Amino acid sequence: MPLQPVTRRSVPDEVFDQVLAEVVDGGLAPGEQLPSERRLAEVLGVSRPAVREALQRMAATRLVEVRQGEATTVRDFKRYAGLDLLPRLLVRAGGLDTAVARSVLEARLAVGPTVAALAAQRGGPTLAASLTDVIDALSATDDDVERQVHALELWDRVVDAADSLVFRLMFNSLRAAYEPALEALAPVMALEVGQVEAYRLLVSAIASGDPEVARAAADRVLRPATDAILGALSELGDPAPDSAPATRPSTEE
Amino acid sequence: MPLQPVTRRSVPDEVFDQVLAEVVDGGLAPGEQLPSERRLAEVLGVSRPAVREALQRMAATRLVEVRQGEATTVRDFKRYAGLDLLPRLLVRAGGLDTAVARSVLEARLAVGPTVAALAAQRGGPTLAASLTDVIDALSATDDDVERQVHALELWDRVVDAADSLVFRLMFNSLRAAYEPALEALAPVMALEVGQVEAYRLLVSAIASGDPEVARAAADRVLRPATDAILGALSELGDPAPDSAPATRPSTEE
DNA sequence: GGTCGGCCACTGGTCTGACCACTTGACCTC
DNA sequence: GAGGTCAAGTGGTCAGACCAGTGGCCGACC
Repeated sequence: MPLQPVTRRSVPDEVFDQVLAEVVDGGLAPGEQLPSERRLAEVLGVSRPAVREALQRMAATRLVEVRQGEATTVRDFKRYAGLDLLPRLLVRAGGLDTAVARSVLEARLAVGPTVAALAAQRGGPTLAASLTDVIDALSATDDDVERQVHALELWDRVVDAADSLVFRLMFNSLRAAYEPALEALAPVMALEVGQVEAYRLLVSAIASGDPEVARAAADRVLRPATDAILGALSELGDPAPDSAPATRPSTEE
Repeated sequence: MPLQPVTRRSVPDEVFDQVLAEVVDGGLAPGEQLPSERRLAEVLGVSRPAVREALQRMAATRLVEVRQGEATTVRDFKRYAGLDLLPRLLVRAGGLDTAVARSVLEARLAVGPTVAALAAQRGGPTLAASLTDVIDALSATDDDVERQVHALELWDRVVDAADSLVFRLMFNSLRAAYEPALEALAPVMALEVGQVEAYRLLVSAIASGDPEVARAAADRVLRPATDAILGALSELGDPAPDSAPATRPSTEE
């Protein structure tokens, strides 16, 4: 058995994860009150500052509301949480949440082409060479994990060229959700990262400066794998994804 | 002078904001080391736990990297920060950052129609009535702030109907950036939230169930104001937004 | 002379216990 | 019954201590 680096999780991290799991998995419904900091500290066997740090992080993520003199209450995370929560929601209770994964793919397919279009519009003269370098590295390997890393790097540079902070931050959030699962996803993503030619077309489309051509090229890169995985997901326990009734988050406060 | 509710900012909040400002406004470059917690506490005149709480929040936002035994170092927020940082970047140094505002508009215009298309595809039978209620409320007022609130509520329900968690979280993040400035934006957004007819068309397009019709209708709602504001922004001190060279974030680590 | 080892100073990590500030609700007075 | 008062419980903050890693200095050994 190969030696593994020991993972040291800090006490506040541990507390944060536990409370988060309670909130996200429904053990604590929106509007419910958390135990007091002192009580939580006692129950979890840690000091109050540790609990406090975790709760403050929960509050910063808008998952709970804490007011001095009152009990801390749970908020509706579906209504208030930001995109930074995505990594925590994608892998819930050990496994991948298929509904969330579907959603990530949809978002990727919607946003990617737009970013490519913006990059085509705004990319400087050195962009093409920069992107080509990455493609060359991508085509030089047969390993699907490495290919994913290069594909990510390609998108990273495209997002930079798009020069739009919101898309940059979206990309960062999505990457933060994606990277931890990179190895596990190698088989499913192999289809996409293997299409070296599609990537080359995307790069030349962006270099051409025509936004619509770039948009179409990006779509051609992303769509095959997206459709394939969405198809596989909808067979797998997601019986009728296209008619799922939307449940409104409760209108707390 | 009307009485205002007193705002109580907690000490860690204050510390967080100060350190954040240093990082975001470039006072502390990526890779640089922060003073030690003890030193910061001394300089700022607060206790170490307060500093600690702020730094932990910085770490949770991936703005700094803290390792036991070593100094805390600044990370490149453009490369690592998630969409939750948007509100802090939109209003920097007191004023609205026009480049960021432009970016928000672009993202809105790109994502909104897609969300509308998904909503058309997946909305249940009760969706149309729910949306019409909001439109009725929207058309019943002349106040631009109220109209914005109703327009937000409309999009909120559309996003729900789209039934895609990533878009939901994106919307939450964007709303968190948008809501604080709602009153200040009333004049510029008046153009958009005044188009009651365009909203009604959007609702019936979504109700029709045809994704592409809904996409087009959403575009018609969002585009006029987007173009108008982008035009105004590009005149205002943003000389050549379409040829701005993208600066790559440093490739730390 | 070079290298290994331990020591030491510094970092963040955690805890304890105390006190302050605020909210609530019960109780008591008028 | 309406009003004020007060006690209990909550989060907010602090001081000080000790634990646990990291890195560099420096002496002892080869």
